[in-house]
Amino acid sequence: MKIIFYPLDYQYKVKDEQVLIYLYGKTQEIASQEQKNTPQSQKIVITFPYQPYFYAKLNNSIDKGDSNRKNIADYFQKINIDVHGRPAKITAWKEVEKEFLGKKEKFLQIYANFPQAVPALSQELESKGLKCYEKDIVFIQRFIRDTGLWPFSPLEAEGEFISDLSLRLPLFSAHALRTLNEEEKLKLPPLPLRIISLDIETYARERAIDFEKNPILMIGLSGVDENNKENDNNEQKNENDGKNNDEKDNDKNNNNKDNDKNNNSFQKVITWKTFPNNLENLEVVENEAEMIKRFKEIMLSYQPDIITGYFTDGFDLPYLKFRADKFNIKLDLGTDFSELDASANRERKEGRIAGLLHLDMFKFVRNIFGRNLKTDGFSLDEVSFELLGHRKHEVDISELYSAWDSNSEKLADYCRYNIHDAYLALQLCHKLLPDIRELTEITGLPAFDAIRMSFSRLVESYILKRAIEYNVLAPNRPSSYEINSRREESYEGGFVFEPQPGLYENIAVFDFRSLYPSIIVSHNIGPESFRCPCCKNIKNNAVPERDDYWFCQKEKKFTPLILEELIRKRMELRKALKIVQPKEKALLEARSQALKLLGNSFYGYLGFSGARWYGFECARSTTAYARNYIKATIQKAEDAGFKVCYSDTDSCFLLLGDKKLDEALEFMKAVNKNLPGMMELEFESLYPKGIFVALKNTEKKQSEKSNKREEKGAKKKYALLDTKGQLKIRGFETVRRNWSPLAKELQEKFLNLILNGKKEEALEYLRQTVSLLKEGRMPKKKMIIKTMITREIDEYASIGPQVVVARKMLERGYPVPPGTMIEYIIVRGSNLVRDRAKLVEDVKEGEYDAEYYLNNQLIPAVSSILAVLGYNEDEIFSDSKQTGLGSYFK
DNA sequence: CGAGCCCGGGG
DNA sequence: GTGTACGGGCTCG
Repeated sequence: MKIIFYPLDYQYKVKDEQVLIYLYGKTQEIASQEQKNTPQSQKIVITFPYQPYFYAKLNNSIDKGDSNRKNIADYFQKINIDVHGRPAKITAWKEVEKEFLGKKEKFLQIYANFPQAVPALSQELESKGLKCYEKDIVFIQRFIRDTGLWPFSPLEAEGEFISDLSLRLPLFSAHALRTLNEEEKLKLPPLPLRIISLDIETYARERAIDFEKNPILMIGLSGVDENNKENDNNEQKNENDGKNNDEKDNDKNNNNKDNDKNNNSFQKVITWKTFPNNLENLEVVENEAEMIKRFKEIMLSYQPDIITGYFTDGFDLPYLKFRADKFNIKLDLGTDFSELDASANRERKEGRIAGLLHLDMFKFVRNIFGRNLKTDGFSLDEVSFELLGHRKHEVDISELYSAWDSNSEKLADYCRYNIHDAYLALQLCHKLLPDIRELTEITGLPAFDAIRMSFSRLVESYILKRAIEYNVLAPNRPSSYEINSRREESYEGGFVFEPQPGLYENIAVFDFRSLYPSIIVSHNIGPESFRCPCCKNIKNNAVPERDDYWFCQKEKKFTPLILEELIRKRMELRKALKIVQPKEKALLEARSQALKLLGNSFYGYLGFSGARWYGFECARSTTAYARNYIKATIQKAEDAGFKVCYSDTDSCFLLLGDKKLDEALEFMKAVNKNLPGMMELEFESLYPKGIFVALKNTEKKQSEKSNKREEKGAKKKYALLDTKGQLKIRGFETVRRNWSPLAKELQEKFLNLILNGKKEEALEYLRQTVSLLKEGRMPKKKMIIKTMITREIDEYASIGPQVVVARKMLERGYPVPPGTMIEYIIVRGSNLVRDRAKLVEDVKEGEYDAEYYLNNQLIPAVSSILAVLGYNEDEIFSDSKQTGLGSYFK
């Protein structure tokens, strides 16, 4: 029997001495007559046997003569290592030729009887002097790359349905799998996915998030079935929305309510308290335990393909798991009846449900998509606003507990808020799914892994995937010792033109399109081409400022070559994008985006200390070329009579002065005439006004330091006036939880006033805050600093303020296990901060150290904003730093 | 100044 | 799961 199947999630299991890949996903259409009884587009499981393997270097002593081969055979057959009670054995091996760092060599490909046997076997072989490779490739990832069976991509499976009571879904045992070709794929209708989004609200007095003490109050769920045209219409509307608009929001909620009747799209909030309301989607149950049981029921009956949410990895799922455990409820949502695997205490916070693809949209945005966003923070509110044009509901979440305690009708607002959050996460998932799909296809990773990975690992996955096509063997991951020694080395980063502080007019901004990738490709920079013997004596081939570095000019090498292919593919896409139908456009746009992100990360990967294809000299050469190009460009601009006011790595800010924009564009054309390969200078935009502020000393040091290791350095601090006359402020860090409420409040209000153009009011507010602080009139509640204890108190090597306070708490008999939030206030005195840290209950009103709070809390909270506005923070605060109240504030 | 440690998101 | 993020900022030593 043959079926068409879309894999979504992957797993492997060892059953009866056989390694089976479990592909969880959907059948789409019936491929043959026989299985007419199987419903269309049904969730099923496919199993397929696959054998783990790794490589070993075939050294001379083994390669010589039959006797050695026999010795090796005897040795391999004899190996039997116990791994968690299972004997690890070599089941087969063969000789293969592979390219390793540019050279063809012979290796042994060695098969193991189960995946966890690989590290044990390779360790054994290495102890006998055989160097091993590809011994730590995640087995599922290996399977996907080898077979090309990417998630979301249809495959044809040959086999039969068999009965397996250990699974919640029908099981298809496959003996052959193949990907469909493009022609076959086109014949298939799009895969309809059913997605459910989850959001919980919890009891939290004073911002305390405490899994043990605080119950879950409500669970918001929002589901969508993509096989529903009404929803597609909604989506269209959504894209045209633009800014926040509550009416449209309500529209959509109503539509979804209507959808409820005809299909599987729905919105629901479950809670366990009765209060006055007119909510249609509310379901009230007896208590928290019943609520969790109901959640489980809904999950099992709705049968989603994907579960999503915002920070569900680190909050919602671990919280649910913890509370379920507390009530002895089994959250066995897994397709194989396994329990939800989620914990907030583990090193790696991930929520897994076997066979159900969990996409935490926060992880995807923070790790990957955030590069495309303007926002600094990655809160649901900020991200939804930028991507969907909708904000979270305006509700004071810190008052939820009191509304709960008083059975207030306000709880209805919190229910709406809850469901809206789930809805926003669902829409984010819906909107970003094409991007996720493209990313998984390019990198050959399961979607679960792809969205949770750093850029360097994504690049590495892409290289590993292409390595199969090019018969390239992957270098090993560096040891932690090697990583540390790599981190010791540093090199010069991009060139930064230090701006003259001041206000400028008519700034024409130009930048090199994908500067680093284009340099790598144009100069064939890669570990395989570095200092090739064949190009040693070629003239003018040395790297700028480095006459001992050169790269091969005769042959395109693996890493720069696959980067070039990535870029070319994208260029073709950009061309195609101009002529395709709007329907296809979104997908191609996502593909182009994914290609761009990966391409731009190649440089960072070469300099990444954990990289398999590490290329310190490559990364160093890339920035050296870049500095050379941008400096030459600045020189040319000045020769053409423009003044350059700023430049950073790949950009060049020209002051038009009395010249026309056309003249600047002419300059650009002249530059482009002399650039090699795929390098190109582009016109970015014209800004009528812009403010440049000198970096503070400490910041300058920091950014120089970080530039050495990063691809582009941190996001810049700047202020630009756009055509609508609005000031855009970027690059100041948001306040974190180990800051006092005082600092948080100040930053929030101050920023708000400034952004609304109320500069005088903002400064007045700042003045008043400082006065209150100095006079000791700030309530102590606002001075509390919170820090979490992450280990046993004795284990601290460095005694910070939170450790001192934790010790005091221990003395008083308070339990202080890891995870405890320590709350303290800094009081007056002349010693170290930690000696002045007091337990909140020991502090009298007005006892706090105003100077500490001014210098360490207030000033840092607003200084970057002041700086961007052209105020010198030293000027404003200097007197108050020394004498108390600054003259400015009198 | 280097090393050590915590933060993000979530309520 | 053929595993353990990461870069920035503060504080101590």
